[in-house]
Amino acid sequence: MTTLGYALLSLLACESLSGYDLAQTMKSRVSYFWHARHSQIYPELAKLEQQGYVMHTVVEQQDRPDKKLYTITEEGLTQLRQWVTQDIEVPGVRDELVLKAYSLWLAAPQQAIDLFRQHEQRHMQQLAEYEQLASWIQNCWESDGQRLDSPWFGSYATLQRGLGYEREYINWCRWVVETLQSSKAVI
Amino acid sequence: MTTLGYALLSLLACESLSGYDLAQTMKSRVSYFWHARHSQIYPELAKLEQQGYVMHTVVEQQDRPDKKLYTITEEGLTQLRQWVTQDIEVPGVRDELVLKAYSLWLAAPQQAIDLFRQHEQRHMQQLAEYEQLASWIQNCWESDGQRLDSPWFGSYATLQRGLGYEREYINWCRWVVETLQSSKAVI
DNA sequence: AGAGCCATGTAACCGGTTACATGATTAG
DNA sequence: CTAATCATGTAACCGGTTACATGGCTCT
Repeated sequence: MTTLGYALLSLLACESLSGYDLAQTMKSRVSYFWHARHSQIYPELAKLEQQGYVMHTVVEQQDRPDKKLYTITEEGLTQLRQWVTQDIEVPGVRDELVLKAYSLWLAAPQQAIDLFRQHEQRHMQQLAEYEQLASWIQNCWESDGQRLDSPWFGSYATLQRGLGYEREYINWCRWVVETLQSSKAVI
Repeated sequence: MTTLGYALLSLLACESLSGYDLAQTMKSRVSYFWHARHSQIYPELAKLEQQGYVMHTVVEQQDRPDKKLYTITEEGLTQLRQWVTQDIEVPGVRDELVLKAYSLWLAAPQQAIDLFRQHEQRHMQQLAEYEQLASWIQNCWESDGQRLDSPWFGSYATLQRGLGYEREYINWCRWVVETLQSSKAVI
C-alpha cells in the first residue's frame, strides 16, 4: 500500500466517489495536506480494487458520461483503521521560498520585498478560503454533537492545521519584509 | 537548472565545500527547508561544473581520503542572484500525519493521542535544536552589523521560518490531543 | 463555433530514495 | 577486531508530473 492509496481510502471512507470526483475533492477540499492528479488516481484505484479494498459500480448518466462509483469495502476500512494510528517518520520539508530566503543576502532588497509580499498575499488568500471552510465544517461537526467518531472531526482537525500553517507562513513573510525594510533605512 | 542545483549553489555561495560536506551541511543545518542524499549531490555537482557554475580543486589529506573542494564561480553567483527573487508557485504540501488526522474519526482515541504526543515530542526536540542554532546565528549576524548583505541574514531568515513552523506544528499536535481528551470525557 | 466541464485512461519523463560498491583511517 | 567516520561514486526503482489521447454535453 502506498500513501496515495490510504489518501483515497480516507476520502472513500466518508462517501463513495468516482475517480474524477476524488481528483476534484483533492484539488478543492484537502489540497492543503495531500494532492494527486487524475493520471495517478485512476491506476491507484484499479490497484485498490484488485487488492479488495474498494469496489465499483458503473453509474449511467444521460447528460454526462457514465462514471465508476467507487465504494470502500470492509477490508478497506480495516486496512485504513490500522494505518491511521501507525507511527511515521517526520517527513523532511522542501520549500523553495525558504531556500531562496537562505540566499536573500545576495538579492536586491526591493525585489526580495516584492517576492515576499506576493507570497504573503497568496497565503492570505489561502487562509481566507480555509477560514470559510472551517466555519462551515465546525457547524457540521457541532450539529453532529462534536463526536470523535464523526467524519467532520477529521476534516476539522486537518483544517486546524491548514489555518495554523497559513497564519504562520504569513507571519514569516511579513517578518522578512519588515526586516528588509527596516534594515534598508539603516543603509 | 534544478532546484537542487540552486540549493547547492546557495551553500557554496557562503563557503567552498566538498560533496561530502554539502551532504553533512544539509543534514545538520538546513535540513528544515531542503535536503538531499549524497547519491543525488555528486552527480549534480558534476552537472554544475559542466555548466561552469562551480569548479573544484583536489585537496590532498594525509589522515583522511582526498576530497574535491567545490567553489562557486562568477557565473554561478550570477545565476544564483537572478534565481533568488524569481517568482515561484506555492508548492502543494504533503504531510502524512495531517492525512492521518483526516481519518482520526476511525481511530481508537487513546492510540491517536499516543501518536500525536509522539509527534509533539519530536517537533519539540527539533524546535530546541533550532532555538540553539538561532541564538548562535543571531549573534553572528549582529556582530556582522545586521547587514542585509551578510550571509548570516539568510541563515537567520530561514531559521525564523523553521522556528515558526515547529512551534505551530507543536500547537496543532497539542490541540488534537486536547480535543481527543476533552471529548473523551464527554463520552 | 468554440471553450469548458465531465469522465477515464496511458506513456514518457524526472526528481528523489534505496541499495550497491569501494576503500582508507581512527576510535572503542 | 569491529564499528564509525571520511570520501566518492553508480544503478535500480518508485512516486509524481506532464503530456498524449478520446469523446460527449453544455454554456456563451
